[in-house]
Amino acid sequence: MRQSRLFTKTRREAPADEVSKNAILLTRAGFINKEMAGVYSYLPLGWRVIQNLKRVIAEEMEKLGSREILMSTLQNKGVWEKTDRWDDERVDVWFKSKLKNDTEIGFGWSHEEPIAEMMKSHVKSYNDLPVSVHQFQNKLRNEVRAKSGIMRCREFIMKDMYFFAETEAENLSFYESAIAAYSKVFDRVGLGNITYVTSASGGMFTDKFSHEFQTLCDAGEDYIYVNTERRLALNEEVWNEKTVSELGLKESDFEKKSAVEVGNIFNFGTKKSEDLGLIIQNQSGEKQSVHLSSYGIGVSRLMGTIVEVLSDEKGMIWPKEVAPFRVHLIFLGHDGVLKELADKIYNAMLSENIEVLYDDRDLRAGEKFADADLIGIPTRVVIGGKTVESKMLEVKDRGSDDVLMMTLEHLIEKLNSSTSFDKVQDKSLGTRSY
RNA sequence: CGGGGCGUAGUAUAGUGGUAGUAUAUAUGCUUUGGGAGCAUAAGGUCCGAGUUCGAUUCUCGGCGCCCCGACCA
Repeated sequence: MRQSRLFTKTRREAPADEVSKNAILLTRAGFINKEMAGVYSYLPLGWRVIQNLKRVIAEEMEKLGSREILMSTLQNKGVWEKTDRWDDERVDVWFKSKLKNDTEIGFGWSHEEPIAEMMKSHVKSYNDLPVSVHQFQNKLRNEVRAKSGIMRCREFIMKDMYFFAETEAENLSFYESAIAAYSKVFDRVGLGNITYVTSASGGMFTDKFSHEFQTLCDAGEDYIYVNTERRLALNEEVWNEKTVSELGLKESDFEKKSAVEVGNIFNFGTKKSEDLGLIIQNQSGEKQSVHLSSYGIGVSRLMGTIVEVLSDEKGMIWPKEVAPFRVHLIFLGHDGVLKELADKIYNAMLSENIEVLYDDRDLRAGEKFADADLIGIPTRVVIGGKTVESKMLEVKDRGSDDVLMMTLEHLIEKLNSSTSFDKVQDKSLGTRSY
């Protein structure tokens, strides 16, 4: 994309109504636009990041055999009454409205009930199971207090996945696979080494339990107890002497740290299916309730978390899998011949399917560099009078001060190989706590 | 939902009971071109409503909106 055709503008100053690092940087760089408190729109650069996050997540979910769907935003009151979750006293984040004929409807803050209800039409027999579906959708929650930029919004983008199984064993086995898949997702988006699978409630031997994926981050709302060495983490809810000793550790082996909940997974057992009447016939012809588990990732919150964790005083530093573009090609000067060369290099990159943002604007070098640092595309390539005679490209990673000189062919080869210039090697997530 | 703070140009800010200023962004021209250049010109603003007052952007009240702390967050 030619930057001259990008309608968004960068800002030199932080918006007065934002305090959080993620909102300040994303707004200054033109990734997002605030519509009202807790409600943001995604502009071209920001939307590309969201799309990349969705792609990474979708790839890992599809490897689990899940199918992508899209449930409706408007929801049926009756479905939620079956599980006693329609009442505002029970669920305080409902947005509700009425049809012209006064029928009450809800705006989806979660989709467990509607999806289980929908599955009743399609799942009748053990032959229809197991099945997993996922979707990317805007969730609407009437939060009393939105805060922290895009970290806690009234409207936000979430991936939610639901797994339906005949047996508990199948359900638990999928739960395990999902943890591995989630870990892969957080590795790929650059948060692997600071994201912990965190025990949240229940235990392996209860019917219902959950885990959170918590990314260590000062801007986080949650506190978790972390044992870095064994990569164990416990939520405050399960932080007690009994749990700790079951792990063969002492309370002093853990450190209390603030973290952002980027993912959350639940095993519901058969409770929800019983309430909603999601019943199948098993092999011996008996009727039984379906085992259900659900798996969420806050996609927009994940974007905010990456900004919070990976940035410096100049701007954002995107990991290459989620960056809005892989390369930022910057043309300096106003020389026509040089410009033609830059155009040629731009087209060559396009034909190699390299995602490139081409700064072809007629601006001074300082402003272009400042914008490039702010936007944070992983690799910067400069075409200017200083380098043109050497027939080499000037290449620099956003996270480094080292400038490399290389040919276009060499650059393309580097970009296509898995060994890019990223110096930080993400560590894998540890195994789960218990 | 409790407590606190704040609404002045697209953005960021100053100031005043009596003609609202600066920076930046925008438009035009000239100069400039490897880390947010310079000069000139132009356009652009007091959140809404009521009250006090000869006169309110300023004071009072109400509304709307925004931020922070806490509570809340299946």
